[in-house]
Amino acid sequence: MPRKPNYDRDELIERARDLFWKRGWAGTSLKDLEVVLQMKPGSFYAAFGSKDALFTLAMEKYATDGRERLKALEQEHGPIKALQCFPKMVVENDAAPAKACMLSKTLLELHAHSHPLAQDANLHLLKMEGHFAELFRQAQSAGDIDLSHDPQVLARRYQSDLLGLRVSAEREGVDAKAIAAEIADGLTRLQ
Amino acid sequence: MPRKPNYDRDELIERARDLFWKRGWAGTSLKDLEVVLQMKPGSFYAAFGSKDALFTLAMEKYATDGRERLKALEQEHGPIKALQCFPKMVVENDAAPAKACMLSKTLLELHAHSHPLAQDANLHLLKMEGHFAELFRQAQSAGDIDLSHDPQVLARRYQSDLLGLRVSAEREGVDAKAIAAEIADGLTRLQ
DNA sequence: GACTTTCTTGAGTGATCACTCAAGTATATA
DNA sequence: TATATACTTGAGTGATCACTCAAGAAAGTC
Repeated sequence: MPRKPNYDRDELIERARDLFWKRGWAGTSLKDLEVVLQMKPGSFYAAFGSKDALFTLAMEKYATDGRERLKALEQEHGPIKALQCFPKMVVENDAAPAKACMLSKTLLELHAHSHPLAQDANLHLLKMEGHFAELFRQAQSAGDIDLSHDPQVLARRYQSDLLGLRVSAEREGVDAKAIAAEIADGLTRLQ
Repeated sequence: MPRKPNYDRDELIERARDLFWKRGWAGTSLKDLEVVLQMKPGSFYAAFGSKDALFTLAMEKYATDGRERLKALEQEHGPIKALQCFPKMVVENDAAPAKACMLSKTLLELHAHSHPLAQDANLHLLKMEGHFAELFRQAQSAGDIDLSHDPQVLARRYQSDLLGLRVSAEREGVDAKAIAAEIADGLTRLQ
C-alpha cells in the first residue's frame, strides 16, 4: 500500500559521514546536508529525526568502516604487518574527506560542551583501541613482538601516535608519510 | 582629553583565549564572550573589531605562552630534559582550559573551510616545531642525542606525538601521563 | 480507477548568529 | 567649569540556525 522512499538510506548516511567528517558538527548546516543528500527538510526529518541523530549514524558508519579496513589488512598480511600498514594507508587515502580522524575531531569539538556525541566518539575510539590491543596480542603469539610488553599499553600508545599522525597529516607542509613510516618502523623495535 | 578604557586589554585577551581554547571557534558565541569579558557588543567591537580578530590575538597569546614555557624549561633543565618534561607538564596542567592543543583544535575545526585562522594555527605550529628542532640540535651538541639523527625529523615526530598525546589527554579513561612518560622515555633511546 | 498509506515539498517557525549605531556617560584639557 | 574626546550602553539589524507542518504527489492494494 505505502510508497517507498526514493533513496538508499545507507548511501545517504555515507554522504552525510563524508560531509560531517570534513566540516565537523557545527561546520555542517542543514542547508549543506540538504544539498548533498538532495533532500528537503521534511524528508530529512522524516528519515533521520535530527541532525544529531544522523551524525550518530554517520559516526557509527565511520567507526565500523575503520574496523573493517583494519580487519581486512590483518587477514591479508597478518597482525604485525596490519599494524605497520594501517598508518600509511590512512595517510595515503586521498579519497577520504579529511586526513584527521572523525572521532577525534568530534571529540575535540564537542567535549567542552559535554555533548553526547563527544562521548559516542570516545566509545568508538575505545573500541578501536581494543582491536589494536588484540592485534598486538596476536603479534606476540606469532613471535613478532616480545612478550614482555603489555598489549594494552602498546595499543594505547599506538592509537595516540596514530591520532597525532592524522592531525599532522591535516596540516600543510608536513610529510605525514614519513611520520607513518617512523611509526611502522617503531613496531619492529619491539622485537 | 579622552576617556580611558576601564579594562586591561591583555587580561581580556587571556580570558578570550581560555574560552576559545576550551570551546573552539564556532562553539564560542559573542554572547559567551560578552559574559566572560564583561563587555557589551559596542565596547567589544570598538576594542577588537571582530570575533576573528580577537581569536587571532588569543591564538598569538597561546602560541607565545607555549614558547615561553618551553624556553623556561630549557633554561632550568637544559635542552634534553626540557623536551622530556614538556609532554608531562602539558598533560598535568589542570589549570588549563583544555588538554588538547588550541592550535590543533583550530586547525581541525577550520581547515576544511579554508579559514585564515586555520593557516594562522599552522604557522604557529611550524614555529613551535622550529623551537623543538633547535632543542634537539642543542641536545646533540650536549651529547644527549646521537648526531646521526636529523633534528628536524626528530622535531616533526616529537610534535606529532605531542599532538596525539594531547588529543588522548582530552579523552576520558585514558592514562595520558603514562603516554607522556613513554614519549619522554623514547628520547633516551636516541642515545 | 478508488482508496489508503507513505513520501516529498517548501514556505514558515522562533531562536540565535555576528555585528551596528545612536544616545548617554565619564574623563581629560583648557 | 566648559568643552572636546573618547568609552559604554543596549536595543536593534538582517542573516542564518535547526526544525515543523500542511498540502500535494506517488505507489501499493482492492
